[in-house]
Amino acid sequence: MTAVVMCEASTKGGRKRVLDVLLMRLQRNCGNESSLGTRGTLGVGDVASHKSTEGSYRSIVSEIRGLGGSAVLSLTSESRGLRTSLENPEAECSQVTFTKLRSDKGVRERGNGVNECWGLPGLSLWASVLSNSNGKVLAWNLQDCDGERDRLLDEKHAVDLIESPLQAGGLDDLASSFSLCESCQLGRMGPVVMPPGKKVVDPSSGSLARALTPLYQDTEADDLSLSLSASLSRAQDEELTSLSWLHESTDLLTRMGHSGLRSVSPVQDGSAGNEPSPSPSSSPEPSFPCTGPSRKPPYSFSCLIFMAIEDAPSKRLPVKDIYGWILEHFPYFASAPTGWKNSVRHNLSLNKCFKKVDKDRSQSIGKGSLWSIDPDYRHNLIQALKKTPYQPYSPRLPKPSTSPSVSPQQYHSPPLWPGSALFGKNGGVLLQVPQRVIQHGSHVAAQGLFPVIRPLPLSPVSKRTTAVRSALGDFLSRAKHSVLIESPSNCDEQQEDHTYSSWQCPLSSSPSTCPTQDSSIPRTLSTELKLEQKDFPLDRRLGMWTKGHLQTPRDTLPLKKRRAENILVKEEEDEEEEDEEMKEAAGSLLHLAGVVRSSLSKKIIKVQKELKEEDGELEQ
DNA sequence: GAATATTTAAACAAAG
DNA sequence: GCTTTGTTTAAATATT
Repeated sequence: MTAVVMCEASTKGGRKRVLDVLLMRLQRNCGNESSLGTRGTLGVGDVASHKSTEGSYRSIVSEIRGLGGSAVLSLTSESRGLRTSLENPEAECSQVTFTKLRSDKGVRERGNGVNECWGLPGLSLWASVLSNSNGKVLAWNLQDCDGERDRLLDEKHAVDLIESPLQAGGLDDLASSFSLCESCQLGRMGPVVMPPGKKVVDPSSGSLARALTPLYQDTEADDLSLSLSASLSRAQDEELTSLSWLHESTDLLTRMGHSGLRSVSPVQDGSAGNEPSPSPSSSPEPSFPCTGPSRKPPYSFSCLIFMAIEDAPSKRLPVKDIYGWILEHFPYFASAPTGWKNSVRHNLSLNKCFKKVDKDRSQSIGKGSLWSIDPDYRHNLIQALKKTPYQPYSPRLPKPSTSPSVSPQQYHSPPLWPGSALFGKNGGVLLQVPQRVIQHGSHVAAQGLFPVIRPLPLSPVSKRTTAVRSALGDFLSRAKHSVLIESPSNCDEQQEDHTYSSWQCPLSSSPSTCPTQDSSIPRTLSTELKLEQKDFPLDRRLGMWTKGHLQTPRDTLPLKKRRAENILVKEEEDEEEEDEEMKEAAGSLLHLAGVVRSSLSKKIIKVQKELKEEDGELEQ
């Protein structure tokens, strides 16, 4: 598979550097055998230069086509001629149909005035970087090219990047962000149809390559896809493209109500040896080679401790090793004031989620005790990890704008802390938690553990409605998927394989070879993060279970609190009832989807048959 | 604005 | 005596 990354920067040098870093990162992540089909990177300046040298937009388009069949053209107000060409199919660009991806707003407008972006249909990911002549990233943007899902049009982040030298974090953040998109896309990307002669990289060999929608599509499949898409309404199509989570959603539905967590720790199941990526401890490189050392991880100490302990084979660690784990995975703390260790200890002591384990006399761990996760609270920690990470107080960062046009959710730090193992290597897994697929519907499919990838706020949709939409949407996606790969049966098997591995590496035949699984993050944890579905009220988040809180008997609480808790209990009961209703509704929908699918499949087969007949006639 | 969550700092005691 | 670990309290800040 060849992935095409479109990357456009305001300056030629900056763009090249961005691409270099992306390439380097991809190759590092995917191994030497993989390749990145990074192609046409024509930005504003390039368009202008091409125009002057070649005298024709057609040559530009041809070149783009030759490079990889994809392109993003950014237009400024000075590019009217090109825009006219793009808008007019009969004009010079008629050999390639461009579509308007979006009109740019936000950071890009303040950069170089680019206000429109055009690209070939199918382009799924587009990154733009504005950098100044000194190589500093001024602003950046990463988005799906359907024009509706900005990922990181985030002013706060842009400001952060302004403060980061290009090679000291800014670019790495950008590169990491592709992992973010990977996670967003994993669930809705089908197998790739490549044209003959194009280099194919083993899907399992490249996390980024696997994540990015390829731009080479077999013509026939493409046509079929288009014909299918054309038969659906825009809204349906939206669902189609974003709702391939049904295999997860249904899985989730079946799992709803399961209180127990399944443990498939690589250590325990013996699959760790298959991990392609070296463990952080054995790697000469830090787990987060791209960590911006000056930026603080968005995790609370509780989460950090939790991850550290979960990462231990014995699921218990002395404080010293917890320090070590955090240091190893979050180099920020190496240069941070030592107070963080105090905070760690403070958390261990105060947070009821953690408990001391009696020291085994045979073990010589030095001073102190071993710390483990209290099984009773493990679920809560998982939930806490899945919830919006607490944004640490950081007086150095400017406060978010109060502009009403920007959702507070957009101001969160990058998910999984760019450069973190969770983000950089395992982000595609952890971020994939389809927790709110059911709850909020398709648009939240991209939403996972961390909030930055949450789409823009949506109008509230009931759980039941969204469950229905989710189920139906995925059915449609599967239908399209089936067409694209022309092997519906296999597709079904894949989609209906609700195992962990199928979630983790939808395109990988072997979960053990999935490069996105970071060996430093316990598979147990990442799995359970996905399996855990029941959404807990915010007040049941991690902090609620600090020892002080829980040690307070309910009947000794003030009347107000007791009432609040009673309400909480009632709400939980209501939620359980609603869950049951959701299951029923989803079940009905699945049945309906099956019926519709059957009908659609027949139609598809018919279309295919007609096409073959036409081909036969043409040959004759 | 209140309640809550989290961080940070500090003091202190105990253990190694 | 020093360092590390563990507990506790309090204040500050962010989030809900």
